Amino acid sequence: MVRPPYVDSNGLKKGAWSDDEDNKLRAYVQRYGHWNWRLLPKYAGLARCGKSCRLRWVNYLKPGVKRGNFSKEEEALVVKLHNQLGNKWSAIAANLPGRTDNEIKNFWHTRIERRRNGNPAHKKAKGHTAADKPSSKAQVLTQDKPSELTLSETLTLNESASSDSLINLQNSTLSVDTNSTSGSASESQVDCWADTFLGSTDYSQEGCFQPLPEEEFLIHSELSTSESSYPSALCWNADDDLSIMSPDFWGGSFVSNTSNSESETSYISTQEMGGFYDPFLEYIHHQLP
DNA sequence: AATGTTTTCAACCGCACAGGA
DNA sequence: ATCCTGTGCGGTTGAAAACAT
Repeated sequence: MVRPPYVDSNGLKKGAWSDDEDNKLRAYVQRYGHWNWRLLPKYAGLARCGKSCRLRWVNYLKPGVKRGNFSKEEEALVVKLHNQLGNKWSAIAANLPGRTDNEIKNFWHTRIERRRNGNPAHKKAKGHTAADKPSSKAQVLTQDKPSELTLSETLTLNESASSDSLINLQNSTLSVDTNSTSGSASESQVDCWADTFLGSTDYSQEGCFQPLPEEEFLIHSELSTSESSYPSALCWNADDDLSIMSPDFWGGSFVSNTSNSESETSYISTQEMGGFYDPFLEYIHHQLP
């Protein structure tokens, strides 16, 4: 997935690095350090520009650089930090040991943002097209359902944690119903919502998904805890994709209902939540008996 | 199996900034 | 104050890999 090597008009090699080049750069930097990136390639015997050497070292050869899939914790941290810092990849990377800004940037663009745009890979298989992208007024940060982490692992509400269990969120309280599809009274109520918004979306917006009636949006604003970094809202759409929404993404599409919250109730079925590992859920889990 | 499409990610590019002359 | 150089950052590219048809 790399440009093939070539030599530009200045005689500098570009494109993919060979093992020999990697070895030369690694050996030189480990022995002498990178005292001057511009001059380094000359002394290291590389026909590369200094920038290319630096990039290769920082993103690939530097000891401790972590490669491969992001863990759940890392992904949650990236989302959290991006909410706080925006596209400050280097600042975000500083909080993820072993991860480079470039890798985080790639991760964001290929996984997180793509989901936010409502166009994860699997949607193609479900018949979605580019036209399904949410409009800028209703951007959602959509999480797929990672198969390797189940709801029961996340919440451990009970051993079965059946896919039909319900988590009800009602006005300013959180109630968890572990009685499967019965819809009976909740077993516990956690007053963890500082302010609850129940979604009312203009689905005529291009790319908006019309939720099923029983899958109306659940939205809450900030948790009442001091952790302002929690995602500001959770919702899902008719395509079974759970989403995080931050106020930045609301864009006026959602209508606050806090002043008239007497009857509206939203819930997330645990079937939809399977594998969702957001810190928000961690918080819920923390609050449960 | 062949072909087309999408996703991934290493690498490049241009710009901004800091520090020194 | 201005210019120059080196470095770092963020956006973008493009070919390979993965996936779908």
